[in-house]
Amino acid sequence: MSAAVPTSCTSNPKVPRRSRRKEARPAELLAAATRLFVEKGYAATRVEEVAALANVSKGTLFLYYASKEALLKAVVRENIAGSFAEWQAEVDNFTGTSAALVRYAFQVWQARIGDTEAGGIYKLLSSEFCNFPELAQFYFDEVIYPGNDLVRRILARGMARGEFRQLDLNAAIHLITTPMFTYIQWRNSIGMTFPDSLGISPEVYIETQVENLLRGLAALPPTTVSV
Amino acid sequence: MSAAVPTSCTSNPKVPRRSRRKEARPAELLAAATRLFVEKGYAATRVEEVAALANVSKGTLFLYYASKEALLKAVVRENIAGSFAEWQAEVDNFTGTSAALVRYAFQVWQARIGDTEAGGIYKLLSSEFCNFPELAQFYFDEVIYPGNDLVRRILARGMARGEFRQLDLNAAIHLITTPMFTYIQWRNSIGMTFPDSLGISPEVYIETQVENLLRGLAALPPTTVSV
Amino acid sequence: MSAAVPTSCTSNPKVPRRSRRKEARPAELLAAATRLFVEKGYAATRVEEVAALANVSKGTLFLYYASKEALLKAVVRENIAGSFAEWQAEVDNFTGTSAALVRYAFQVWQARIGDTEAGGIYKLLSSEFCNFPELAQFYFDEVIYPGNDLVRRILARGMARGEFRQLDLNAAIHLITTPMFTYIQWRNSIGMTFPDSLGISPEVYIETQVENLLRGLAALPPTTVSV
Amino acid sequence: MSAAVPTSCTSNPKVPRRSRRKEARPAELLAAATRLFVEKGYAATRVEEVAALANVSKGTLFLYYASKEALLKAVVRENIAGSFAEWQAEVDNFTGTSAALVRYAFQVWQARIGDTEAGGIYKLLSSEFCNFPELAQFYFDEVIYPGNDLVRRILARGMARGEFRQLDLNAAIHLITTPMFTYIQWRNSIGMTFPDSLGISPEVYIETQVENLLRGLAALPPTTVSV
DNA sequence: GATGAATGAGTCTTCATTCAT
DNA sequence: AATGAATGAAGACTCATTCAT
Repeated sequence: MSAAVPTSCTSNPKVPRRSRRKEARPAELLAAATRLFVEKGYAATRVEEVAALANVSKGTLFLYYASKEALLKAVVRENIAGSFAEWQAEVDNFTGTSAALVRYAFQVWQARIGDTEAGGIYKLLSSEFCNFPELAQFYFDEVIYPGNDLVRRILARGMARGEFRQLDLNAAIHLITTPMFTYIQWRNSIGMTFPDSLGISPEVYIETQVENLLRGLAALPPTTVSV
Repeated sequence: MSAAVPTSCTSNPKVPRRSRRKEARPAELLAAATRLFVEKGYAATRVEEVAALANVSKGTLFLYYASKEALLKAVVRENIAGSFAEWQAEVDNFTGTSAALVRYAFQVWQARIGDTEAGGIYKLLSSEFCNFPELAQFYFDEVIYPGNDLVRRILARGMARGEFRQLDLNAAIHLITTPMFTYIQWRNSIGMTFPDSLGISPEVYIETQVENLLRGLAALPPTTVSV
Repeated sequence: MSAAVPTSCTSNPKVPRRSRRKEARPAELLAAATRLFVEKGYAATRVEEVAALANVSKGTLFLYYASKEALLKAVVRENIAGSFAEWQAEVDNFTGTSAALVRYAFQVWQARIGDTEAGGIYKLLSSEFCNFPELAQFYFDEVIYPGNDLVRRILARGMARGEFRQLDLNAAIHLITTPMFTYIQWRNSIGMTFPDSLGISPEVYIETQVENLLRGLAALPPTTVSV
Repeated sequence: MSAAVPTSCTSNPKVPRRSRRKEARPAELLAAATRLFVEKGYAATRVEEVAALANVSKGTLFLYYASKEALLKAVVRENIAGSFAEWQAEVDNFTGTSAALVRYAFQVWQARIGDTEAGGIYKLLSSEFCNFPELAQFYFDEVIYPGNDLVRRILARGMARGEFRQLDLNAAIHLITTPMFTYIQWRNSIGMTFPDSLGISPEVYIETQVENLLRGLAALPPTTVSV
């Protein structure tokens, strides 16, 4: 699921032709569509390209998805991975420090979202929010707001335990999500064209962000920092 | 600074038609194109829409820009606001604390980039890096890399003066730029459709980010924070 | 040989629509294009007209030819009928008088070129040499120069056998080709609009030209004609 | 009036800007239009090019000619040089041999038509007969048919004087006109792009054609040529 | 079900023509 | 009269979608 990041824009299909069970068709089409929509954008992707990448004919695509827009919606729906409930349980049951919880959250997020097609969806949608407002609404309801709740819970835990300084939660959630969004954005756009443009490895990027984040979040020691 | 920007996606032209102002045309067209390209994306924007928003006919647009792609390039070139040289002088001549310099840098950035069309360009290009690699290269050379140099200079100053902890500059620049990128992204996509989706005001968002950033950057006091 | 050619300029399609014959398409399109390009000229012919005459939609045309210009090139390439090699053999093996050979050459030329689409191509190109110089070069290399060589061979034979008077071959080839070019030109332009404008039948035209040509070419009898 | 034949297709205007009396405008526009229409064809010539070559603005052209088609008609009308009446007198008063008369006719024709814009008109129209049938009719009535009458008169004289063999005049006129048409055609199309494609000089071409023509026309000497 | 040839509405672009200056 | 900016109808070309096989 964590597809290797292609360095080129034009995707090269190398799957052997005509060797699939038909049940796999929709999934293959979805994978192809996700990749191309994220890479090139919705409007710039031709359905024929999607079909070709999925090793089926153009007509077959329309057998499974009524229209290009329906395909986009399926792509988004497919990748929301409604796992927020279980993640919430993980947060509630976590026994380590809140700093460790934040680090763990970034790890899980990177594995399940950041380095995943699911991350690409965010990048894709952020270009299309204006063109597909209902889809935007759906995405917010299913992904962004539940995600924010999770983050809020983590921060509240840290503040309740005296590990994090007192913060307005509505503002503080963005401290966690901001590096995530920028990472996704970089990974699915600039990073594809200029893999070295970050100057450092993705791991170091995340580590640096989390480190500074936690330093900033830390409850103040007796001797304060002059800001 | 340019044509007034309505908040909706579909723009309503109300300026009187048929006013001959050859000099004004390119700027008007550029403003219209910038707005629509940023809002809807390059491919989803029809040249006729751009012309209509600029209160001219389709043909007139082609009088000033040879093609839709040429218009895109002009939009990008127009908005790179090559002011990095003077900004660098400001940084070099700054006399306050490095924390104050960072705060000042965010203020200037927000006024000149983050809250202007120039910010939209980044959002636009981040969707199109793959489709226009030469343009991406140009943007990196003219904007991203010079911007990074500026940030590097700020951080180096703070470290040299003992105000910031010792950091790898290549990694640390992203501590500054990450909130900027996310802000731009939000402001030019989700923020247009769901202005309240941030939960807080843009000012509070920036303030919160900068506050935590500076706390994280601060040279450690005698008593260290346990991380 | 191809689609029936009506005599009017605006063509009336009556073949049943929507018959799937992938193999037949290119030939049908080519026939339609040849006819319209010759009749109306390249620029004055709309691709939609070509498609309509071939009983397909506009889009179908582009399925087989990448652009209008590609269609023109295909039209030219299609009709060069590279039969010069076999014609040369015929000339070399001819056993009759050289006058008979000339008469025979005109017959063959009229049947294979003069009265066919191939002739129209010359008329078409003669209007477009300036607009498509590469195509002109191609046509010269493939048609005009090989054709001239053939004519040169015929004349050389007549002179070698003492049947024709001594002539500069470079000049004399035009004695043969001049009536051919004028015939083609007439047949594909004025002759379409004013079929009676010649005043005589095409057969008589050719016959008269050949008759006078041969009289002029004939080796002088003892008693010379005063000129 | 006998403009030098340009070797390139894109005409290079070198007339000093803005230095004309306004009475000359129509003539300059006509000259420019003639040249471009002949070179590139009617449809492929843009009115702006014509205006530029005539050193006036696009708008000015429409001050003198109501439309592009009106310009074409003016070009044709302008160049018919209704001198057939005086030419007819010349023929009737000619005192030399009929062969000399034919030679003289070719000379005059070449100077007044063949090497002149007037010749280009024929080439132009031969591409447009189908698109402008009324113009074709006009041209036939004013040029072709009167020209044919003149030729007929020359041939009749030769036959009446026993210099030319007995011929059907309707067929025989084409013996004279055929080299003329081919010459014009070559000069205004292929000859512009490939000036050397004739292999010989235009003078030699004409001389060769006339020489052979006259040999063919000659009344048979006692000893006949076996054909 | 799968195909891919065919379609035609939609988009970019051109250019003859208009008209305010 | 002359200009050239502006127009918009028309033409080349694309591509989502259909449908006969």
